[in-house]
Amino acid sequence: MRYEKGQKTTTRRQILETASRYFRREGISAAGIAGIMGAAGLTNGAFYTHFESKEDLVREALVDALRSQQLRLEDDLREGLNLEGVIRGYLSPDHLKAPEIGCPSAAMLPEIARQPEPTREAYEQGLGRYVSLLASQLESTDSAAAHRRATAIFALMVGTLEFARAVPDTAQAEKILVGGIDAALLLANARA
Amino acid sequence: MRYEKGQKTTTRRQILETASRYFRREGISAAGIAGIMGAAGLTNGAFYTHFESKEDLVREALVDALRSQQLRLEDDLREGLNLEGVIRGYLSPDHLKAPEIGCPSAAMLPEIARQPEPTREAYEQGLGRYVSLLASQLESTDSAAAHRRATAIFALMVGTLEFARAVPDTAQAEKILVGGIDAALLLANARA
DNA sequence: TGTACATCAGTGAACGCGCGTTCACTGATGTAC
DNA sequence: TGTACATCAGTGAACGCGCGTTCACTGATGTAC
Repeated sequence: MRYEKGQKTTTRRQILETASRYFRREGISAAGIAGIMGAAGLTNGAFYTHFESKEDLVREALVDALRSQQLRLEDDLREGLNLEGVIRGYLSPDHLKAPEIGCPSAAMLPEIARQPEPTREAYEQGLGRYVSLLASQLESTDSAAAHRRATAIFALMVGTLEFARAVPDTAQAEKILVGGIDAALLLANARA
Repeated sequence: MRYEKGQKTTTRRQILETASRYFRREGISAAGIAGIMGAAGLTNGAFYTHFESKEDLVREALVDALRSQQLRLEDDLREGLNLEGVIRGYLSPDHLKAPEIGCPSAAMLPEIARQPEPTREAYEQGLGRYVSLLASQLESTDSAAAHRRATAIFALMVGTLEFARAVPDTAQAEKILVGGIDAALLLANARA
């Protein structure tokens, strides 16, 4: 059959969003093409009309997830959320429970470090943009110092969420989140 | 052949140490039994005289890596290293470059969160012991508060190392490490 | 002391399975005349 | 306006390969007599 104009673009988006969720939920190397395509409502053969390889998909899906995260943060800030609110949202039980639609860094960071260079470059850019946006929320005259501080705050947020997700005891996980919030706020409010 | 007494224990240790390095370097799901056994100087069939399953190996290798990390920290502290020294060592270029012999959390955390409950329980215990040891280095009258603070400091260290490993630009990685050190020290010295 | 046998850590081929990838084919719609 | 053909997103079987796991077998050494 010949499909409506724009069909291919729509399908590509569908695959990308499904893949992006799968990679965060199962891990990059554990998530398979056939599983992703099936969940996207297609058969595995169709994959290669949209992407060159799994590596290609991984990079694109990561870029997509990073962009979504960026856009969500921009929206939140536009609606008046301050840095404390961002931190509390990130280190919330809701985010803990939903890795597949959450922060790509918290779900995949060590695996990203093992990806080929183009993927890591895409990650570096996405991370830089996100951290810059966080830095803009810090009170600081020195923008380089603010960027450095924002990087550390985000690292604390990511590490804290990873800890909380790894421990099986939910009460323990909750404590970890709360301690992370306190420390992140301390870093956000301390003078550089 | 019948082997010398203690041979089986020695071999088991050899497999465990090889596996522990492989899981940190390749990731848990990407590292295979045959590869690990080959690197340990054995054939794949021998695996099941030592472990019940890959899941079993993962848990044991993780416990082993966590214990090594704990012992190394205890040694460092015994030799007079203070918390600042621990932080600087953790966020050093040497540690950045050698994930296979480095911190298991920084190499595997999101994957640990996806492991079966017994593995995650073992992780929770190892993490708790390590954080307690870090907490003992904080000046604080309230030990619960010190534990909370130490958890946050360690989360910051882990997240920072993961970021630095993921970005392909080494100058950028270096900056991330330095920023992480500053922030970790700030958290270590701030009053709870 | 010498010999026959039991032990059991390790071998290596094979199992079924799912991986990433390829490819001949399908068939509804757009286009040409 | 009606018909023949070109297009191309998607199908689904098949490729070689490596996965985790199983198992009949090996053979050097310890033990029994």
